[in-house]
Amino acid sequence: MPVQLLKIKGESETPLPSHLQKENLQDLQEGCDHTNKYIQGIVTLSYPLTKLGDGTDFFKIVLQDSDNLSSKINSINVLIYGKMAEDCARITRHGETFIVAGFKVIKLPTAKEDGRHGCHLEVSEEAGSTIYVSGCPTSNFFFFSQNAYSVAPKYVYTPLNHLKDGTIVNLYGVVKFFKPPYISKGTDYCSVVTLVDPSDVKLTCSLFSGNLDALPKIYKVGDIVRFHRIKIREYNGQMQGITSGGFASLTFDGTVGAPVVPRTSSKVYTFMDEEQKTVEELRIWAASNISISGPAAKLSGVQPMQFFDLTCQLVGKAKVDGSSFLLKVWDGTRCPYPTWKVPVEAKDLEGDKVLLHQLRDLVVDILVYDNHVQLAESLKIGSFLRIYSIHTKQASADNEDVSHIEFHLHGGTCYGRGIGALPESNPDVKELKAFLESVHLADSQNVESMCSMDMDSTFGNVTDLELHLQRCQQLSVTVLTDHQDLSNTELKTIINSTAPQQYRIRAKLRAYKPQKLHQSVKLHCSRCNSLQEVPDRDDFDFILRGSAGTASNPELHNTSWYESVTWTTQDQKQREITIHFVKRDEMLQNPEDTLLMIEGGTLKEIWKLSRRFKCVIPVRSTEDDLELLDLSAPFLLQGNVKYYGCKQCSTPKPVKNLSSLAAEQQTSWEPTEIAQVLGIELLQYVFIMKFTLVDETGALNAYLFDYEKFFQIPASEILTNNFLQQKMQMTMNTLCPPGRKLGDLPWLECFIRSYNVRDVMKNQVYYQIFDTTVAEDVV
DNA sequence: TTAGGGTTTG
Repeated sequence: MPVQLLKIKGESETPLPSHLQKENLQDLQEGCDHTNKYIQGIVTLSYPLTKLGDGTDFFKIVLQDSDNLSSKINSINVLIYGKMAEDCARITRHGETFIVAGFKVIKLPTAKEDGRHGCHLEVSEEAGSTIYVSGCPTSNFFFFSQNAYSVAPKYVYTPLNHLKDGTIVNLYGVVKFFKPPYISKGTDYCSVVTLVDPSDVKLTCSLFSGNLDALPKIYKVGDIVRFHRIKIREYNGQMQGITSGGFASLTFDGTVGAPVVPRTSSKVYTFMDEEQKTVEELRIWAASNISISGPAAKLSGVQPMQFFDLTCQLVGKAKVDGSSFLLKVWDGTRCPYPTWKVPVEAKDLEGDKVLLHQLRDLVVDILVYDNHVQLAESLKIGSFLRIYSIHTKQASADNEDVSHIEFHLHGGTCYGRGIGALPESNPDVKELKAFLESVHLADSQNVESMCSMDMDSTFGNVTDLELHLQRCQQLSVTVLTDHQDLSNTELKTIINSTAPQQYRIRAKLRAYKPQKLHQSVKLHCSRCNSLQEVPDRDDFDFILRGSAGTASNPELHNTSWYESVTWTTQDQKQREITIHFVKRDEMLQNPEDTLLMIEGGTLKEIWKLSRRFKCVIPVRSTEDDLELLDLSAPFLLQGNVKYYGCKQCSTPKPVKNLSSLAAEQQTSWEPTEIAQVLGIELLQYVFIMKFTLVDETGALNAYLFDYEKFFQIPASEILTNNFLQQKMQMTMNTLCPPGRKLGDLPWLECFIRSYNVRDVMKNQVYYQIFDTTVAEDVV
């Protein structure tokens, strides 16, 4: 039961607060102050509990003033909304006495002729109303209210593993993921919040409100929320929460030991010792069960190719174009790399120009896109922000010798991308403010030196970076994996020699291409030695859409080596999807060991399946067998990796050839084996880069052709693994630190081989790096 | 209604 009513025993004394005075119906008028008044009457009529258009519960009763039965106007309609409606409907009996306080008086458009008042009363928890109910006047009062001075209702909180479709519940949860409120495509702000609790069940809630303030004030993963009256629905086989009428929330800092102060926009809410205890217990549970180490960073600690959350102060903003907007922010620390400045018209720049100039070395430009623009425009200069999932990108302009770092807040909201304004009471803001003030204290002439000094003592990053670079200048950042007995050859000698030959060199990496590291990943066919770009997901999507028109052939369902399941999607498109689960040794396996073939799936569905199952092979039906799709699509997906076949060298064989592998007891579904039985020449992921190497005698370009050995990162995983991308970027920053002079670059020891490439016109010598790897303490 | 976390890269 969501509300447990308390029964107060009393004689003639009532539990009514002493400041409340009875109001006669005759004296009741719209527009008067009724804060300290109550209306008392007997329930003579009640209507069934209903829901309003917006889902709010609604309950209507008629109260008759029993003390003034003879007067002309002796009854009034009471309209009860939300949770209170539900509670009243459950306990109301005709003949009971109701006392209503904290009501709103609304005048009716037309006069009543049935003895009822020309106004009605509106009450709800949100309005701070209280209703006292008793079987007979002045004794045995039940009451429930949201006012602090009366005994509050006892809410029941449902654990996340006990949620049922179609119910409205109260719950507590620890925030596992959230999207800060953003402007939805409809009419409201939206915030998506995923909660967990000690039942280890996850609940994702879609919260909407036209009022930004009414959404939970979540600032961090690990915050604790209390939701009242959240509606539970089933969606895609999982429970989801969605705001219903009367939704209210409290948010608490999730840090163990921090003050338990709720963040809320509700003016009235219940919060007592028991609630405090719940929050403290959840904090302790979360401390060992939730990873709250979010990707936060100071500007002094940013790395290229990173996504991170930044707590900062807004010092300037400017319109850029229709789809992007510039925010100029600082956090008092200095980014160790050159940062970009987004060109904007002076007239479009809002903010204190003098301050912006003073802080020019500390302020960074963040370009926000698309859906974030509107919110960004509304931000006030001087406000404190947390910007979630900022992307640091390394780039170089045509007129720059060294690369710089760009900060982007890309469009969309995945990964919780967004902007949240933090109140000054936020502990992180307090800390930031104190730090910014200490920076401000410096003479504006000396801002730069002051900040460098602060950073050296306050933040380890810059000092660590310097030490790291010093180490790199002495030792080689790469090591040889073979031929250690060979002695070094100067680049000039190599350039003047004929190919083919092999050399050991000691050189510096002056430049490399591509700068966008993900562009270095290609697919290589070892049979025809061709290289090709990795198809993008649009190519795959296009092929899937093309094959969706081919209906699954029922005659190919349920064979001796696979079991088939077909269903139709519930959406408007009514797509048919067929999955063939391959059996092994005639038995179905656990999902993590299972190879499945899918017909009619979308990109997203296939991607999800590949997370859950060992292997996914997209297929389509022909008259007598299943066949692979076009080889521009991956023929096999395993975990994060998409495997492609060489169009030139593959001769696809019937899919039923897979049954031979399925019959083996020890099948581990190796991509090479699958490719082989399907007649596919497997393409391998490889890094291809051009290194410009220099020493005191000359410079040459050498190619790096690396599956895994040089970076110690498999090329097959880099495109789908952000962590590895960061790792690779950091490695490149060590080998070739951005913004440094040649003399300050570290040494690389490498093996290179020279080889001839002849075409009709001429012979050219190329160089390739081999038997070299990045030093262990660099990666 | 909106979004429905989960392939982030202008």
